[in-house]
Amino acid sequence: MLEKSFDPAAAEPRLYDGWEASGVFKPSGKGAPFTIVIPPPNVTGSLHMGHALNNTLQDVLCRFERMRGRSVLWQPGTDHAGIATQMVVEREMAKRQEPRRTEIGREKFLEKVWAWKAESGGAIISQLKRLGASCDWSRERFTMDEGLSAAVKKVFVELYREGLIYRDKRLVNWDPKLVTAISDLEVENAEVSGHFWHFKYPLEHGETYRFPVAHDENGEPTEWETRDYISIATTRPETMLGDGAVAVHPSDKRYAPIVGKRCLLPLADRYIPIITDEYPDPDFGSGAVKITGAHDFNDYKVAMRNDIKLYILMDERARMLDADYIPEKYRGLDRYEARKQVVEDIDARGLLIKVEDKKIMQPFGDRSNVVIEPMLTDQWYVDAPAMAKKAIDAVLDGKTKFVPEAWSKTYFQWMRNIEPWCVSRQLWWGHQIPAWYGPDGHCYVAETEEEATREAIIRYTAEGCSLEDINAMRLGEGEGPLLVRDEDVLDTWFSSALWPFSTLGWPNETPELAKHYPTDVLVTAHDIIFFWVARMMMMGTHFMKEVPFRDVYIHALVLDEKGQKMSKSKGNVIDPLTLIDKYGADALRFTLAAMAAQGRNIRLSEARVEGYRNFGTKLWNAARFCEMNGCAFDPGFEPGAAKETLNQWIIDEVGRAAAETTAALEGYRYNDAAGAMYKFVWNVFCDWHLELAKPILLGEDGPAKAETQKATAYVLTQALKLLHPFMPFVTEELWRETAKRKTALIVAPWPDAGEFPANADAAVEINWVIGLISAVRSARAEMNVPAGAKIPMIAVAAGPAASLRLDLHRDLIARLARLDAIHLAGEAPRGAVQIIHEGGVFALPLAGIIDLEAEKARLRKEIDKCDKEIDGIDKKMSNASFVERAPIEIVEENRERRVAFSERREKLTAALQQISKA
RNA sequence: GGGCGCGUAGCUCAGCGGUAGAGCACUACGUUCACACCGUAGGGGUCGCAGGUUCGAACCCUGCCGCGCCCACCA
Repeated sequence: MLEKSFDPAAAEPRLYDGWEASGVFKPSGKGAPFTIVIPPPNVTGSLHMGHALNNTLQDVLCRFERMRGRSVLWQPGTDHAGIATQMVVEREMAKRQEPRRTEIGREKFLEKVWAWKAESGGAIISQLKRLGASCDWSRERFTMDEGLSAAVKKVFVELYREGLIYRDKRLVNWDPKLVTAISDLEVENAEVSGHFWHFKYPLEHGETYRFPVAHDENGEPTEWETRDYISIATTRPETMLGDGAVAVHPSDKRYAPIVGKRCLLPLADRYIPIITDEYPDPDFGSGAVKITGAHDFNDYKVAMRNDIKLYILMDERARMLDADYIPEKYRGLDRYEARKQVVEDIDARGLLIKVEDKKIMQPFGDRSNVVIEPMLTDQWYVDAPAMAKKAIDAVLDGKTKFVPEAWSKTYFQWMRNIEPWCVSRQLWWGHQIPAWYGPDGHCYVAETEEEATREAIIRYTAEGCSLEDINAMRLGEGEGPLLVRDEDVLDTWFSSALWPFSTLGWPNETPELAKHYPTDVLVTAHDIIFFWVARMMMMGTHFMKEVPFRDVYIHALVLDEKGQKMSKSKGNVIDPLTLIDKYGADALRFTLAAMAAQGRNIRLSEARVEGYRNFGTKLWNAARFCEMNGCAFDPGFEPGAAKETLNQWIIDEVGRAAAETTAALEGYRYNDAAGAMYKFVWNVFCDWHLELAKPILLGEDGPAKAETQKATAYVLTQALKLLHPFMPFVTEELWRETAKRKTALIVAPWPDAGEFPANADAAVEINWVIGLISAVRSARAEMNVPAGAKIPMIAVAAGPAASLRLDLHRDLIARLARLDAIHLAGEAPRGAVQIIHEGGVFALPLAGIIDLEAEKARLRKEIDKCDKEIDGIDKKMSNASFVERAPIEIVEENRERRVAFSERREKLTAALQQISKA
């Protein structure tokens, strides 16, 4: 006996453990492989709504394909998340007042991180299990485990040898808080209120020029003033100490007299040239730009073009350097302290023209939230522009498809404008770059230190060094290593980029790699297209010579109630586990699947989760009803052999639902699939089939009852299968409880389209019955007939088809419309409510009970409705070009509707006349 | 400055060329033997605005208004 309701808290863990223990999460069978690699969550992570959505969608696909007989591998794992994890561990150390990481050193610190990972890392894995994720956990990987680290090294070395990775000194985004370089993608630009300071840079030798200060309508100068300075404007005054020039546009006549001359850089007391370059916009500010090549990306380019000297101003924490070109009083100051001081000093010298308030775009580190400083440093770069070519072509050629397709635009836009990817990070937690430096600074890139050393020895030997000479160069009195390893680690996304093949065993030629690469689909959110999708495409097409996935399904972002992006740093994450506790995993999953079609945002409403929890309960109760009424699943039941119209109809209906669900899932239309099943189970199976079946099931034993029991059980079984990808727990439990089965539902075969014989005649007949019942109910309610009252119905001048149907389904019509008798008659009795339904007029003799005026009003309202429809159709049909140009089916359809409505109208009018006589 | 997207029932959103939909909320009725996490019936929308294309537009095109997101070096 089924319990009164489903208890998710008790059943879910039990069912999940059962699945996992039985090995059904592992790929098996002879079917074609179906593969998804999970977007690896951070080890520091805990399940948020985004994960819940992302993994629900993947699990739906995996369960669907597994039931369809594919050999499914959902490859799970976690990401080491360099910066995030290092920050977490450092924060914990600080909380415990332990020595800082720089004090204990790299090795000890890394031990601590690994210990942290072993203890608290990967909590998200058990959370994914609570969601029901059917990953093959026996294959779980971590981006820093042995195999994946080997892949990283190999990739780095090969790309280096191909010239696609190189070391370069250039301006990079520097995070002064985390003390590391970061990539362009990790910089978030935000508008803040700032200031625009206007300074005078005096000309050398007290030189003067005439500067126009007023113009006529033709833009010709009309007034001049004599200036002995050039006016520049800046939002970052502290950087003036590193100016190497002042630039003006070559066409800017105002400054033509002083181009090529020099001006004094105040405070620094250096003279810098006034040059021309295309970069300055004459209409902006004063038209003259100070050029700080070492601390501004634009200025850097100008400096490179014009051979302007670069002055590095700050150290790795953005404090002013102890350099001879920086006046002593500024040295050691933080950049903001220096700014204040510079402004003060300029003002004191009478060189401050004005200060404007101004909104400025400032770059922030996405992790540290601190203003990024452009810094001139040595870093490692991936030649992304070169590697992007194949990745772009793969999408152009349709080898990888974005779903929805529109996202490929975003992909192309980014890929076609891609910049070199800075992959080195000045962190400790991560893959240390496999590069070593010799005593002379020469760089050797190899997978091992031995190999690098060998290369070095060969090189020094070739240069004429003897073994003794070489040994003498070794550290530690000639006993230690010859080379020193690069301290930096790689960007976390570097290892993530290899995920689709590194997890399958690459660089080894494993059977899994052969079978499961390329993967079928990547399921992810759009905010990760650049970070991850694009880079996997580059690495995959390069190393595997094949795309990493056929499809990329991009789903919406889950936002918080206010429409804000959820993030740990904002502290606005909603815990899906709370919802699972409250409503069960099935309810949450169904909600997310049903909302998957939404645009770019999903704002989760708890009411919706509650509604779908109710849906699960509805299903449960339907199964209980079946159980109570002897609807036992019979494996020998032949749906095609059903004789009862009701059974033929419901089999036809479940067939439609199956076809719709299957087609929707094949097209990643999760909401349509979920919606189709919701409607079928609730509005067709429960609302009508079970109700219509009651008279039979509660009636006398006989062939009709026996068949209905089996057919009902059969349809319920199909529904359980079709719902399983969305609601795995409750369906599996019902599957198990309602019959003895050889296999679990999770591996039961997906309903095949050919399984359900369509039956148009049965559909017409039952839909007629449903229509009649609905019409009677509606009339009763409108006439305020008490819900409990049973009344007779008289079929007036029913045609042969209607008479037959009435006769066949007398019991169930009577039951559902709450009638105590159904008679046939030539005409309606006086004062009766008359229902116009296809095939006849059905009268409810309520004389004396009903309000005649109300009935007249009801009929008039119906007539009005018909008139409106008829008018609309007539308007169309009288339009010659409609009849001429619209497709025949449409015209025909309108003709038919016109006939149906006018017939209905006639009967309604007759009914109105009849009642008016009374 | 470029690019993308969104404005449909009170709320959250589907639909995207031929009869306006769902969930929740709302109203009335209902202790009918699966289910009140329920049933029955019902109310509620000039589909942001204005043009255009079309026999026909919520749906396609153009412009405008209002939101949102992404990318970008205006010092």
